[in-house]
Amino acid sequence: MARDTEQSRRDRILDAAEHVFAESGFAGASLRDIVREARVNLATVYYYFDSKEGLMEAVLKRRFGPLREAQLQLLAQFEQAARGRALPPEKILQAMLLPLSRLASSPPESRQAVTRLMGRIVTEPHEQTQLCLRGHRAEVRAAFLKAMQASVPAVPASELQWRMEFVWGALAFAMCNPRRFEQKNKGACQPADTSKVVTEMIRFFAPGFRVSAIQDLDPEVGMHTKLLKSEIRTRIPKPTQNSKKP
Amino acid sequence: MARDTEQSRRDRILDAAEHVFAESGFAGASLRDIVREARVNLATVYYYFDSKEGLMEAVLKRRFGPLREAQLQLLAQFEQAARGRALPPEKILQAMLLPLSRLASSPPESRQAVTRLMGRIVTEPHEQTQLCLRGHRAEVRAAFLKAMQASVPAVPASELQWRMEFVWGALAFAMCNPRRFEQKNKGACQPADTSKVVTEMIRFFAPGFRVSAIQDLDPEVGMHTKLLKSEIRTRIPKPTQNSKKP
DNA sequence: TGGATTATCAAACGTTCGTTTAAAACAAAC
DNA sequence: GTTTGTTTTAAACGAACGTTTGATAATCCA
Repeated sequence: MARDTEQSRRDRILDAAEHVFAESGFAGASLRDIVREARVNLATVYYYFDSKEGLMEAVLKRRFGPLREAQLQLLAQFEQAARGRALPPEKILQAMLLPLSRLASSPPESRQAVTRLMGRIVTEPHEQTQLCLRGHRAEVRAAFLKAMQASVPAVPASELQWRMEFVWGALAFAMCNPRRFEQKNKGACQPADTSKVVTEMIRFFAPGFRVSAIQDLDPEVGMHTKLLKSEIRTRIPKPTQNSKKP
Repeated sequence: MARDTEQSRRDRILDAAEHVFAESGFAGASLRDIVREARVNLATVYYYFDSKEGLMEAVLKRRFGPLREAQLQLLAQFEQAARGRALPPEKILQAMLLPLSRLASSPPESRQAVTRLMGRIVTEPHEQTQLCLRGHRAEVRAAFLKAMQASVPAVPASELQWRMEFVWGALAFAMCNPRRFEQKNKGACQPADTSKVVTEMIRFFAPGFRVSAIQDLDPEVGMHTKLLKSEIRTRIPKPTQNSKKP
């Protein structure tokens, strides 16, 4: 057993990998950058994680495992408190977003790495990483979709699934750029500030979940009929294909 | 002048690069993969684009340039038709999303590459690529924020900017996964189907833009006061740090 | 204490990467 | 047909990558 006075080497590697993966993505990150930041030898990564992909999976598991449990637990807690009545969309979104926002404000210095990792990972090109992430999210997605179906039974499930994907995508995008999330709770990063972000996100997204997918829009803003006529004739020009070299 | 019976080598490179970059991101894409798909010599890339980064910039310019102009033109067209009255959020979103959806449905076989490129690029770790994208989007962002401010003057601009970022992020995420966008307009990919996707997106997002950022929520679903009390005590456990190797 | 197990290390392996070079093929002008 | 400039090519360069190896140090159990 290695007994450093500080955290174990394995955890140092995970912290550094989380940071570098969040900053550069899977392909852009190099193990040599990671081990330099973790102050360990290059081979140590292979001793603990077998490969670069194994390291990424461990990084994801460390964050998405607890996150998943917190989300499911919070949702179950809300449903239990509702005593059989369906939860409003706001409450469902709250169960989804609050654990995320907590995760983003827990450790003082690695906070930025966690949020950026979340944002980066959802559009990560590397396939095995993508599969790993989907595995972690599948259970959560199913549970929240089911809750949302009970909450807004008038909207078909396929449409609700899309809308929840929108929320997830919007959140990931916002988290990806550190400045976006930081400047909201500028100054002290109190739990109150964090929950304020969540409050505003919920306020923005929740009304959309209530609108029926079938009913027609107000004619003033409706498009499905008017739009396809002559109203808009703005065509995107074909990409210019100049074959000249300056 | 090279006179192939087909498109020029420069355009073949751009098409292939768009595809490979969309599939693997900047760091994950290799020029050798690109030139193999484009059926040109490796050095041809450097003859036309100087470097890998130059190639990526050309790829972005070819798509985001026309997209930007279409969005701005459509917005201006709507504003002109409104004769001084502020546009409703639905109309503004429509001006933003319709050119995107057209771009996603124009070329029959490269459609998937375009949509995936859009989704991948917004969270691309490579910094120069990120800067290039931001440069293309800045003008559009400003114009649409201004329009949205006029549309919903009760909501502060900073909040509106956030909400528009949410829309952008949600869209990018949806476009990134090919199945997500394809299965909506399954079967024939008619313009009608595409505009249906846009209609549903607008219906989902528009109501959120109207809600004031200041007023309190319905107490049943409000959290800012109740939430921080004892209602939720679900804490995310610290990441498990087992230092054991199997 | 001594052998066995676990953990760490420096060094190297083979491959692939972005990039460069210098010459050949091509087109057009004189 | 020679010249001039543009386009295309094969081959190589050095660097960086993920991964492996084999030896060394540290720890544990008898």
